[in-house]
Amino acid sequence: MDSVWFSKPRPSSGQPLGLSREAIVRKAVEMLDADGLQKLSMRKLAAALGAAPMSLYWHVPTKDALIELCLDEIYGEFVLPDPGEDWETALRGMMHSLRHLALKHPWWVRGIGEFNSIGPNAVAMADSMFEPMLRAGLSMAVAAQSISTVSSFVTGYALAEANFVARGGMDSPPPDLAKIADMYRDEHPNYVKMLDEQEIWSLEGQFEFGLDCVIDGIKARVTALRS
Amino acid sequence: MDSVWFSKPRPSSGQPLGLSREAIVRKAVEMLDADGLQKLSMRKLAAALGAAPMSLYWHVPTKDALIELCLDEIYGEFVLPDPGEDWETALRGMMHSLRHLALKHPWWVRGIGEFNSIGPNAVAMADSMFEPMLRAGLSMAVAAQSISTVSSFVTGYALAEANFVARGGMDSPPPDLAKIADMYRDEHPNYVKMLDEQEIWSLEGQFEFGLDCVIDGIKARVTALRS
DNA sequence: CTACGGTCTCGTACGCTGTAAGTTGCTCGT
DNA sequence: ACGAGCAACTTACAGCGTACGAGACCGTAG
Repeated sequence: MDSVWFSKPRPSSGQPLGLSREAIVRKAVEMLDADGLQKLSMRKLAAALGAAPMSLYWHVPTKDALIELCLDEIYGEFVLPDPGEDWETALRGMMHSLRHLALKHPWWVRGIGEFNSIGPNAVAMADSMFEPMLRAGLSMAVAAQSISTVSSFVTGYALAEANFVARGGMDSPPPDLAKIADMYRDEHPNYVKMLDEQEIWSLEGQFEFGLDCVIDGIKARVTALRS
Repeated sequence: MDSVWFSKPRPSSGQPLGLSREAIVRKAVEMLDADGLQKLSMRKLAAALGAAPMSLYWHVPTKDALIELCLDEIYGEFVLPDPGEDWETALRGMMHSLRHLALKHPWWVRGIGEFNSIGPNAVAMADSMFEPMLRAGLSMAVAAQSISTVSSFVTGYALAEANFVARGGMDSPPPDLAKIADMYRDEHPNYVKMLDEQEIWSLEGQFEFGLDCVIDGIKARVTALRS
């Protein structure tokens, strides 16, 4: 992990420069959004940029590093909370922003499963989450636990959601719900009943329900611990 | 998705049978636990079983299908709640069981990110989650939302945790926290403060904190909706 | 003007992957 | 004895990440 973040490429001095780390990352994010994590290859990325495969390796040390860069790139879309907001609305807003990110870039949640995020934008996001909590007088530990709790929920929800909608980068067709239902109707009626009804729930509504639950639970603890 | 679950291999009749779907899945789970998802290859698995690579394909249609089978295999370790328990303790117990699974098989959370889980054990687990909630008189929709909320938290937490402890299958050394801290000390002091303190928190404690939050939030809504 | 060192791009090649296709031998029912 | 079907193997192919080294271009020093 002498990672990308420690040694940026020295500022260039003169050359034609048809390629650049920024351009590569931008195109990579675009292709990731379109086709998902599995389908991205250095060769295809290079082709999309009109370059030879190995040319990318001057600007980016490795494919994994490139994906870390892409992750940090999209963390740049995270909208920071307004400075004056109370911790609850700030937290709620940030979680909505995170979910927006997850929906726009379905590969995000799979990426964070495989790489640590310690790029500047990721760190700025993390830092900004602490600010409203600490300003409200919480201890570092309680703030961290609260943040860990809500963002765990959001990422977990994004992970589940990515398997039902927006199957980007997956080549298999969606599972045949009717067939599954028939298969398990006798043994697991609850599950089948859920399959039959699930189409009517709004995923948006489910997310709000969960987020409300989590934030309420945190609020109760937070007010108890502060008094 | 004419998936593995729809067409099992016909029961064999006679032959030597040094290989079998069960043996392959068992060994695959073992290797996944040891080395993680990325490091598993059909060739290495076959070698570990003393067979030729292509021999596996008689018992398993594809590598993705094999991983689905492995996922379902470990769902078999999920311990179902006692039939008489109230929904809250049942739910809490199941989430602990799920977390136990996540810690024992770090590749699990990455696997569910890429494959739907509709095998018999996965479905049995899902079904068993509904039972205590419905028995408590909740509507299907509320039960489903509640379950979705807690398990999102648990999987999200497992995803985050997998990046800090148990870096199975990752070849990069853990990031140098001191270096990162130095890098961001001026710009993001909250983040750095968190890095400095985080070693003293128990991950177990963080999980309990979050789980309590989520379940409390659900409890409030559930009792309100039932009255 | 030449020579050089740094910056960038590219061509070739290696070892790895999943798996399609075809071959072989085994055991069985007839 | 013989075909059928099951199970394992061999070969081969297309694609992957990327190590290595050869060039192309540049600003500058001699």
